[in-house]
Amino acid sequence: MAARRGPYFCGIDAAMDVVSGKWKSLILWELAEHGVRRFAQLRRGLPGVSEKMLVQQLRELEEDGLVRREVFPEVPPRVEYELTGHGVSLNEALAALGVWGVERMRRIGAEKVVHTP
Amino acid sequence: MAARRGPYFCGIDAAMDVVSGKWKSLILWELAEHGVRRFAQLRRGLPGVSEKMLVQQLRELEEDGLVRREVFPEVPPRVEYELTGHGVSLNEALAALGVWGVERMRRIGAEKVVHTP
DNA sequence: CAGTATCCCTATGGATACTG
DNA sequence: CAGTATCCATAGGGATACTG
Repeated sequence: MAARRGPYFCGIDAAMDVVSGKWKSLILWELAEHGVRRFAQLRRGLPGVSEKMLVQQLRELEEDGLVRREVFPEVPPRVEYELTGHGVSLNEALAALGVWGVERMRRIGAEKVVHTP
Repeated sequence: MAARRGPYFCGIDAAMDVVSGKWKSLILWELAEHGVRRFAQLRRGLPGVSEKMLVQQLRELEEDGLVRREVFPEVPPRVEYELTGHGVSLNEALAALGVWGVERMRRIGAEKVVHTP
């Protein structure tokens, strides 16, 4: 489900609401890194995601105004995704969390997901 | 369930893993604000949380090394919770997200949860 | 290529009652 | 006070097959 419209306890609550979902922060990250991405590119960038989940989370991000979706009426079909301004600023707000997470990975000796091309 | 030990895609992934759970970020916030809190105080600070959920999420935070739990062998029983160093630094990393969330609340006109004492 | 449409399982979370 | 113990509903997520 897309994020609710409140009520929220605080800003963290409101922010977590739109990023909660197994793949959302990773999609934001992917889009922030590459700019524009097509469906299949995102799929390859997120090893393990199913088509259903990818579509679903993209639609919710779109509904929450973080991602813009553009359909090109061609054959074969082409759809491009990119961050909106709000998506970009959310990603920037997530940066500190990313740094903390890297430190945690080091601390507990976590592995990184192997990117199988 | 407490956080896994990897593998993770990136730092965001690793960080989100320990904060995902409806009440976790709010518990961290509450503890950061007040320092030491007892069970019943946390319960009052999080309107709507059930005892089961509060216990569960506190235990998971403890297991992940973000919260320290101290039991005082008294009658009536007293248990105090406080952030560990890692909990404090995670909270600091969440600050930027909180700012973004407040801005989002303003944007969509979300209400704040009414704190019923 | 970029999705739908199903089916199905589990984790998450909520309500309530009870206890040392 | 600070929890357990149950029971239950739902949403999140996964696998697979099909389509314009």
